[in-house]
Amino acid sequence: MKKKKTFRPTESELEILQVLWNKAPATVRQVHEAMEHNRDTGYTTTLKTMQIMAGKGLLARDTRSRTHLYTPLVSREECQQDILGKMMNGLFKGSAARLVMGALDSEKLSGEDLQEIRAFLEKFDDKKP
Amino acid sequence: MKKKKTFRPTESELEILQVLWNKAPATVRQVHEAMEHNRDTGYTTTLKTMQIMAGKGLLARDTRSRTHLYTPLVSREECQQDILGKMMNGLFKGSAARLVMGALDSEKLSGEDLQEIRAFLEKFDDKKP
DNA sequence: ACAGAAATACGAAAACATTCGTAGCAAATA
DNA sequence: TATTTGCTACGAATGTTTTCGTATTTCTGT
Repeated sequence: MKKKKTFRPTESELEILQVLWNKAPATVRQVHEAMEHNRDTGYTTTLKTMQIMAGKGLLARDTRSRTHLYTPLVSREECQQDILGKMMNGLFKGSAARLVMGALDSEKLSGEDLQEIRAFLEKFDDKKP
Repeated sequence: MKKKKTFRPTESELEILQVLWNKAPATVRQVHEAMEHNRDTGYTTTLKTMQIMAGKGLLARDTRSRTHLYTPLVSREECQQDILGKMMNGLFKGSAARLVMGALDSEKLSGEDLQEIRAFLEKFDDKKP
């Protein structure tokens, strides 16, 4: 049986993944500069964190040139599912409806968003008419 | 101007809140017993955590009788909004649709759930026709 | 070639979060 | 009353995450 690995990036690991999901591969400096506006930590902090992530298997690292290049090994989707699942079992205790409505409530939705969601709901309708 | 407090219960604090949201006020023992099935920690651990939470302003505590009674000071909704907001700005980068669909995907939805969500969507339609 | 800038490696401090042991009371009970 | 039971208080060990300082190496420009 296959061991299901559970990806649980920590808070700051997640911030780094955000950057890398947007544009990978990237150097430590690129990642660090992309985050500098929001957070206030030194370069070596980012470096160390990314090294740790590589150790954990969260990032791949290309060390061929002196300036290493990092690429995420986990997809945004994997993490989303993982964290969502946790929330469903915890905060939202299985009530997807409540989570969904909370999400709807907390953000201004574009017409596109609504369209997508509605289309998605229809697929559910088809399955259980 | 009012300082917007951000509620960020930790993992185990959240478990305790789950219990208290269900039925408050409650004693440490009640909370502990409600959680015993899932977790495997001692009574004093629960006690200590709840004391810390009271210190942080997450719980109110009635010490009139020897056996203290605890009540949550943050609502489930507040926490949900807080965490959801964080996810929107982070993991889901403003795409509520993706978050919602992820949630829908990860759970089997009852017909009721679907009804609720659809009704909710209609309210949004009314607002932005 | 040399000084300075820029990169990695690494250990360890600092900050949290979690857990439990033990002490000290108060209440119930034998 | 003496014992046991159940509660709070509190300090301290453990574990994890975050942060940074310092050493070392490589590259760059003069």
